[in-house]
Amino acid sequence: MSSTIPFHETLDLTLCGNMGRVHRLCREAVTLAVEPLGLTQSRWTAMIHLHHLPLGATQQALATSLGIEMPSLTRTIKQLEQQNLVIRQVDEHDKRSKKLYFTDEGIKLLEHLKELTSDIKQRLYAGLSTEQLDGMAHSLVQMEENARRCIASLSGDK
Amino acid sequence: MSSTIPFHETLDLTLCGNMGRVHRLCREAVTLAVEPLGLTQSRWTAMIHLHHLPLGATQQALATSLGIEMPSLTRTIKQLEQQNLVIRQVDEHDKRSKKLYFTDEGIKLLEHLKELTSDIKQRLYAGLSTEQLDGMAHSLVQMEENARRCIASLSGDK
DNA sequence: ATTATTTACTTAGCCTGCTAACTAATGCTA
DNA sequence: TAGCATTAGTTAGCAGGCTAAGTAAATAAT
Repeated sequence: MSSTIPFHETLDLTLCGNMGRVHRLCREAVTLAVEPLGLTQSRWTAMIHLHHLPLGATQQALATSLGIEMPSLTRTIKQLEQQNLVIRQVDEHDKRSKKLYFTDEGIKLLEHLKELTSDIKQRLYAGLSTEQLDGMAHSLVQMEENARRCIASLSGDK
Repeated sequence: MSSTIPFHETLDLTLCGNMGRVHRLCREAVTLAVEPLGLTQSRWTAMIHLHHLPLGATQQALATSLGIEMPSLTRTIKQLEQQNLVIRQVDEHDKRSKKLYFTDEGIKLLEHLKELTSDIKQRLYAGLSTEQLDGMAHSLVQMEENARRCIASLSGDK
């Protein structure tokens, strides 16, 4: 809440900064809640998203679901593999891509993860109506589109 | 309120992830727009916030305005000082703290910064009403409060 | 069929958040 | 006044985004 700054000049950018901070705080809260599982933010996030993709999703599919770039995911997947929670398996039909599967241990951990996150999600949204949540989700979509357009016009610049 | 539409298991956390992504995209767009000035995201953000604080603000005051921790700011300020845009000056009344001032060069750059960011801010908000923006800002404040409460109860845990 | 382009993934390394642990100055308290 | 706690700033190093550049496989074009 650092809005001592007058509206006209910086509201937009302040709002942008606020989003980043709220994002960090929320993920920190969840990470603390699932601490007994020994997962960092990027790892529990990847586990949850993978869980909601069809079996044998590729890394590309998971990266898209997470909204991050491939190299960011590569690191996280490597860690999850080292923790013996997921395995990577080359797709025989397209040897470039690797399919992701949970190990038995991963499936077990996922159950704990769901238990541990269920009530913190409600606490993060306390005091917010469905309308407010929907409105925010919608505004975020619009802003993402705007930002991507800006980036395209500024970098694909001739 | 029991809604008829079942809340998707991960909507909350997905929304959190979306905030992070939109934040990254917006700051990327602005950084591209101000590229000729040779500033990274943390540096232009610090310049703008410092500009809106009373003259001679301390690093602590700036960190609070930015919503980041001191060590994060220390690095950025050091870079701005090396770029000869700001100077640090020990406060004679409290020798622990350091007051921040723009150099002449910093003031000049600030003007360019304002010019370069003015229209991108509007483009980032295209298609969003004042009500939507206010709603989002308000929701963010609520979520920040919620998250901080969660973190406090989970980490200050006995 | 050979070559060029695209795609999935990896590696290396930058940027910017963070915590932990330290110093030095200030302020409180016994 | 002496000693303890707090506060401003720093340093060191981790976490997790990113881009750039490279490899190997698949696809398109010539």
